[in-house]
Amino acid sequence: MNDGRPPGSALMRIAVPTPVRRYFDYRLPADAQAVPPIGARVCVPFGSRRVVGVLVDLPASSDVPATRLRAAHEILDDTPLLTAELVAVLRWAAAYYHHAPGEVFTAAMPGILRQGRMPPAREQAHWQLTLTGRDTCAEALRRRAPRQAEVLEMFHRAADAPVSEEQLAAGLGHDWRPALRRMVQRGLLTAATAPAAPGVQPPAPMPSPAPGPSLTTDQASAVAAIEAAQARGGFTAWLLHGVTGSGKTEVYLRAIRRVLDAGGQALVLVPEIGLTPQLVQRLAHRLPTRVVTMHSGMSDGERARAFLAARDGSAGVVLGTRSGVFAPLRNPQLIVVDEEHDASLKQQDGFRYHARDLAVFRARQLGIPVVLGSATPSLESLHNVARGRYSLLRLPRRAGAGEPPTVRLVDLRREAAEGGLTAMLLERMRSHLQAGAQVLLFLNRRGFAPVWMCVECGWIAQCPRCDARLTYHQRTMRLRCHHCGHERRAAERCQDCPGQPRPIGAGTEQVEQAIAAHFPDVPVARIDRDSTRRRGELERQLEDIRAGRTRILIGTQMLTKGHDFPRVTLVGVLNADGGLFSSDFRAPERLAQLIVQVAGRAGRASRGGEVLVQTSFPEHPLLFTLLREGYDGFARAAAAERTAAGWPPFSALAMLRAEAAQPDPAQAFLAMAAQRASDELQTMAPGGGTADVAVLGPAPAPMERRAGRFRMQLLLQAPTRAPLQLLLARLLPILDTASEGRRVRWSVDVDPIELD
DNA sequence: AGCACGCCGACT
DNA sequence: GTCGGCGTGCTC
Repeated sequence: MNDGRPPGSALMRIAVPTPVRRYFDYRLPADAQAVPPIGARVCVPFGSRRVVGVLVDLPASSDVPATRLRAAHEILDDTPLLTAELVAVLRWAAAYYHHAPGEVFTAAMPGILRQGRMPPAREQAHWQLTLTGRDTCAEALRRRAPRQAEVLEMFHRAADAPVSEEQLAAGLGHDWRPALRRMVQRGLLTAATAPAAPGVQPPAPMPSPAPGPSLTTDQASAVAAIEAAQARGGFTAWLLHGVTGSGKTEVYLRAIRRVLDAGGQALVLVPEIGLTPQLVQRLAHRLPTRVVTMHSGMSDGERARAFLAARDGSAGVVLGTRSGVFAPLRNPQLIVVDEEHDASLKQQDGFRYHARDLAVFRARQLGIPVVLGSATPSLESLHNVARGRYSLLRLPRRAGAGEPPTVRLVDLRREAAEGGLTAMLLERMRSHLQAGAQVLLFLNRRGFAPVWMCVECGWIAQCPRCDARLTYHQRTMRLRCHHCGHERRAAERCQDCPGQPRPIGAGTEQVEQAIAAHFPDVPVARIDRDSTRRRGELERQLEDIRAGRTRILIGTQMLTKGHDFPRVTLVGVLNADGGLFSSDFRAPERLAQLIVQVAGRAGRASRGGEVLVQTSFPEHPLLFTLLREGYDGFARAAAAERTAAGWPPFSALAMLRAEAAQPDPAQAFLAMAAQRASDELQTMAPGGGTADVAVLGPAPAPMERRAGRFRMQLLLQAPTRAPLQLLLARLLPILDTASEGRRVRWSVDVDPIELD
C-alpha cells in the first residue's frame, strides 16, 4: 500500500552517473508500490542505456515537460543506501565544487554498490591454532616472518578460541591473508569448522580493550575541552595543534571512547600513507568496538561490506582515507581528521574535493564536533582559528621525556656534498651511530641522479613527452620520467657530440651507495617508491627498522608520515632547496611542514635529537624564521606574506585547466573562458561586488607539456568565496555548451592547492 | 562519458 | 551500391 499519493504523479530527482552538471527527473516505476526513500538507488533509462542512480529528492514539479519524463525501471533499495544526511552533503559538495552530481555520488559509493549490486554475503571464515601452533613462540617467528608472528600473537591472545576474518582484519589491518595462508600450510593454524557450537562455546572474544596511558596535563585539558563540547552537544571545530610525539592520537582515542560509550559512531580520516596497520591495530586494541577501514587497497567486496557496516552502525569506528568522508553513518557523533595539513586529503583529479573541508561541513550539518589534528597546521586552519571559527587546542610538549631536537643548517656552498652528504653530516652520523642510535636521511628525490648530462656539450636527457628531465636509475641503467613513466636505456654516448653523459646531482639510490662506501658495516635501508614496490616490502623494512636491525634509513616523503622511529636521534635533510624559490605560493608552507615533520622523527626517545638541514641558501628568510621561531613563527610570517599578496586563506581561488594534444585548442578555450568571465562580471557588478573577481591568464601550466599534452590554466581570484561561486555558477553552463570545449579536456578546481 | 545520428571515402 | 570515419548533440 502506498501513502495515499498516486505514485504515478510522484517525481524523482536522480543523480545519474554521467559527467553532465545536472540532476535528472523521472517518474516512479509503473509498478511502484510506495514512494522510495531519499538515498535509495534507482535503475533508470538514460538515453539508450540502463544506469543506476541515486534518489536525491522528490520534487513537486519539474522543469522538464511531462511528456519528456521517463519512468524509472526499478527501485533497488527500500532501506536507503545513503543516509539523507549524506545525500545533503553530496548535493552541497556537487554545488560547491561545481562538479557533475552523478560523478560526485559515484565517488561516494564502492563499485559493487554503484553497479546496483550488493556484496556477496560472505560466510565468516574462522581459524584456530593447531597443537604445533600453540607451542610455537611468536617471538621466534618474528625475525623471519614478522607478519606471521603478529597473526600468531593474535591467536595466542584468543586463548584457543577460533578467530574470525573480521577479528583478524580489525586486529591487523589489511594484508593478513598471505601470512595466514602460509601458517595454514605450515600446520600452525587450521580452519575451524564453526566459531562455536550453539550453547557450547562462546563466540571468539573481541580482544578486550587495553587501558590507555595516563594523560599529560596538556592532553588532559584538550580532552576536557572536547568532552565539555560533547556534553553540551552541537557543532564545534577544534584545531588540535600538537607537536610530534605530543600524543594527539591519545586525545582522539578518549574522544572516540566517549562517543562509543554513548552508542555513537566516530569517523576518522587520515592521509593515504597514514593509514598503517599499526594505527588500525592501535584503535582496535583500545576501543571496544568494531573498527572498519576504507581505503583504495581494499577489494570491491571488502569495501562494500565496510560501507554497509558503517551505514548499519555495526562499526563504531570508521577509519578511512580521503573518500572515507563519504561513509554513510547511522549515528555519527564525532569526526576526526588527522594530519589535516596533508595535501593527499585533497583529490587532485576528477571530483576535486577536500576531505578536511567536507568533514567540517558535514560535522556542522550534523551538529557534532570535529577535531582537526596536526603538528604543522595548514595556514587555512590557523586562519580559521584566528577568525574564531575553530577553537585551538595545543599540545606544545612531547608526551615522553623527549626533548625537542636541535636544528642546524649546513651551508652547501661552504661544505661540498658528495653523494648528497657533507663532511659535517657524515661526522654527526658517525657520532650518533657510535652511540648506538639510528640515523634518518631525507631526500625528496628518488633514483640515482635527477640529471643525465653530457659534460662535453651540456646536452641533458629530456622526456620526449614532458617538459621535464629524465632521472637516471643506476640499478637498471635506465632513464625514467617521474611525471609520465616514459623510460629508456641510458645511452653511453651523447646524442649531439662524442662526449659521454654522466649523472649530476644525487637521488636516494646514490645516497644509499655513498652510505655503503662510508659505513660498509652498518645496515642501511632505502625507502622510496622504487624500493617498496613489492607488496609487503615496506612493512618488512619498517619492521627491520623498529627492531633495530637497520641503522641508517634513507627515504623520500614516504618516510615522514605516520611512522614512529623511537631510536632515531639524528635526522639529515639532504637538500631543502626545492621549495625555496618555487612559483607556487604554497611551496614555503609545504617545505616548512616537511622540515618540521621530518625533524619530528628525531629523538622521540629520551635522548635529545639533532637535525641537520643542508641548503645552499641558509640565509633564506623562510629557513631563518622557521629555525629561530619554530613553526608558529613561520606560520605568522607566511600569513603576513599571503595577506600582502592576496593569496588564500586571505582570498578565494578557482582554477580552470585545459589540456589538449596541441597548445592552440587549450589556449583558445581558456581565452574564450576568460572573455566570458569578464562579460559575466560586467553584468553582475552592481549588486554582488563581483567586480572584485580577478581573471588571471590564460597562462601555460608550470610544466606546460606533460605526457604529450599541452596544459594551460586560468586562475580566478576573489577576496571571498561568495562572488567566486556566483561567477562560476554563471560561467560553467556557458563553458559546458561552448564548442571550443569539445576539442580539449578541461576541468574546474575550486580551492586548488597545487597551482600546476 | 557513452551513444546515436549524420554526411563523405575505399571496399565486398 | 554499402561499411565506417569521427564531428555534433543529447541524455529527464
